Amino acid sequence: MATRARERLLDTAEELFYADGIRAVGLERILTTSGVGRASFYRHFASKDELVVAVLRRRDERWREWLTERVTALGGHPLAVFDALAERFARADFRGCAFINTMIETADPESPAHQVAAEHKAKVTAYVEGLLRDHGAGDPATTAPQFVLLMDGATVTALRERTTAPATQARTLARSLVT
Amino acid sequence: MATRARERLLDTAEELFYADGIRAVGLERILTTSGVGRASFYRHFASKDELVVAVLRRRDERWREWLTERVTALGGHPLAVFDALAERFARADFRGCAFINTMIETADPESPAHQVAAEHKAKVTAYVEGLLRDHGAGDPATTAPQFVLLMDGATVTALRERTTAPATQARTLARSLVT
DNA sequence: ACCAGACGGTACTGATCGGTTCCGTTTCCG
DNA sequence: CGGAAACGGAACCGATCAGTACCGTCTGGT
Repeated sequence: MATRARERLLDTAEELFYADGIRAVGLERILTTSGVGRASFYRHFASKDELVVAVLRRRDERWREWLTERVTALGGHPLAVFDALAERFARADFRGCAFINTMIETADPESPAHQVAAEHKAKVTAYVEGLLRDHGAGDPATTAPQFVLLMDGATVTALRERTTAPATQARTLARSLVT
Repeated sequence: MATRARERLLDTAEELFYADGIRAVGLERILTTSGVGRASFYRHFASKDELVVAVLRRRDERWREWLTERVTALGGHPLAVFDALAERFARADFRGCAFINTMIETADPESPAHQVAAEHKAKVTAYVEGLLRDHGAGDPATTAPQFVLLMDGATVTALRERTTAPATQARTLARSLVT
């Protein structure tokens, strides 16, 4: 059986944290929803904070895998990141960027959760920079952060408006950066 | 003495909510920090949620007053909103946009706090649209939301990086919209 | 000088928080 | 088939949550 309880905890926690926020979701709810016993939880994680970090680390990897996959499937052009975002915005359970949300919710920049979120953004920026470099864009090191700024702006706006329009708007703005 | 306790509660709550998040700040801390008695609090506000809404409403008005004042002082050009943001980002207590933070923290779109935050963004967008119209920009109704997307993107990025650079980056991107 | 209203402090409620402990069951593997 | 590890359930801990009730005090207006 390996550690099926652990997987269930990660799945349930990721879903609940993303939907309602980390602080808003108590252990009780995670346990009843996942069907994992309280003792079993503490056999896998030393604390709720450790669960949070584990959830974020896994989501970071999966999210970037997803982005790479979608961008590649859409042709590999840097601007395709905005088309990928549009797909994300359209999902019924879309609730913004889990890492932006985490950084805002856990105000303390020293907290492990906050740092995992910060690392996620750095890795996404590095990926975009690679896309720009492959595309032969001028000064990818300068352009990549601007792309990420547009991605984050679109994400926050989409969360507020609940439409995919911000992805198109951001893409339009990004076009001027990549000829 | 009018209602000095109420003012103190609003001041203290606004500061604590902005610094640590609404959910992270308990009534106890608001009361001890402000020096207001527990009973007095409930003489002014029916609940913590009501305090939250009152804080957000007041902050919305003051924030937009501040923005108009700064933009006017900086010449009244639409792009001046990004110079104003840069000033904001530089402050030691900068912790992003209180309204974005609120929408993310209180996930429920039906909640009063969430709606006050949404209204704030609508009012800011309307203000920017007015700036664009006064400046003779083409299609202000389309451009204003893009400006706000850039403002929000810059704000989120500045929160993450703790520099004023995102304001400049966003301003550069906005330049292409307003000739 | 008086009175009424606004006030701060304290003790309390029930609910929920994260975390610990024990106990009986289920499941996998040799 | 048997033992060991993983498991679910439940009772319990102290701390904290939002909210209520009662107290004595301070203050401003007449």
